[in-house]
Amino acid sequence: MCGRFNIVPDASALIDAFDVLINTLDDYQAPQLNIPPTSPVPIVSSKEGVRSLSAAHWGLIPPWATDTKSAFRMINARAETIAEKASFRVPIVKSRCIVPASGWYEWRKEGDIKQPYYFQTGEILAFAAISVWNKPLSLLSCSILTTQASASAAQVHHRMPVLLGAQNYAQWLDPAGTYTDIKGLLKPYAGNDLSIIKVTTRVNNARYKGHDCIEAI
DNA sequence: CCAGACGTTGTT
DNA sequence: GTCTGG
DNA sequence: CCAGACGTTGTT
DNA sequence: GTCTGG
Repeated sequence: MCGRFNIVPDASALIDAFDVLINTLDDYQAPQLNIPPTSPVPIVSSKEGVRSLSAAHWGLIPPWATDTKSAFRMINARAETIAEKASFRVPIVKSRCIVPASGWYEWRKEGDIKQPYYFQTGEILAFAAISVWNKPLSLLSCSILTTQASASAAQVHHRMPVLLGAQNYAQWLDPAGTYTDIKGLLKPYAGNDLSIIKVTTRVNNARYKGHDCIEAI
């Protein structure tokens, strides 16, 4: 799955990486080394061919919800069933977006401890995501798609976020695309450059933001 | 037509 | 918002 | 995702 | 056990 991630680059680097024209992020401070669910996260979206960078609450809040309590269950959306779920089937067609990241964390229970591992490629990553505007709360929220882990990632955990290649950003973000058009993008990462390192259990506490969150131990 | 229900993943 | 039931 | 908090009445 | 906060 993807229940914690990070973003190292600053806003201008994200704008460059995703060809963003409109930036509505305020108080974004880089790096964000330990981002938990329910945080505001940057998302890239596209409207009439113009890409925007904006903030969204991580954890999808359906249009009909009147509070944010449901969000913690919807931090991820399974790619395999996304087209069938009541909360997801509209946004997967109408409001796809990208959550930029440098890497993400997964945990594995080793004896009595919850051991975190950090996953990255060294490049800026694009998590496939969907967003929803909730009118009662005036809140934009998002959910990160997950899929089966690639062989190397599966050593730690059997699910992973869907990563988009730069050549597919435009297709993914195009609001005119149908589900059939984009479902081929929802595959486990096929690259051979995924690095997985064991990191300090200090990462477990979401308050901890030290630089060793991304250093091997 | 209106009323009323409807969220989800991953873990063990 | 969207679907189902009445 | 993980960590950490979470108790209540009645009486003075 | 369950909910909230980060």
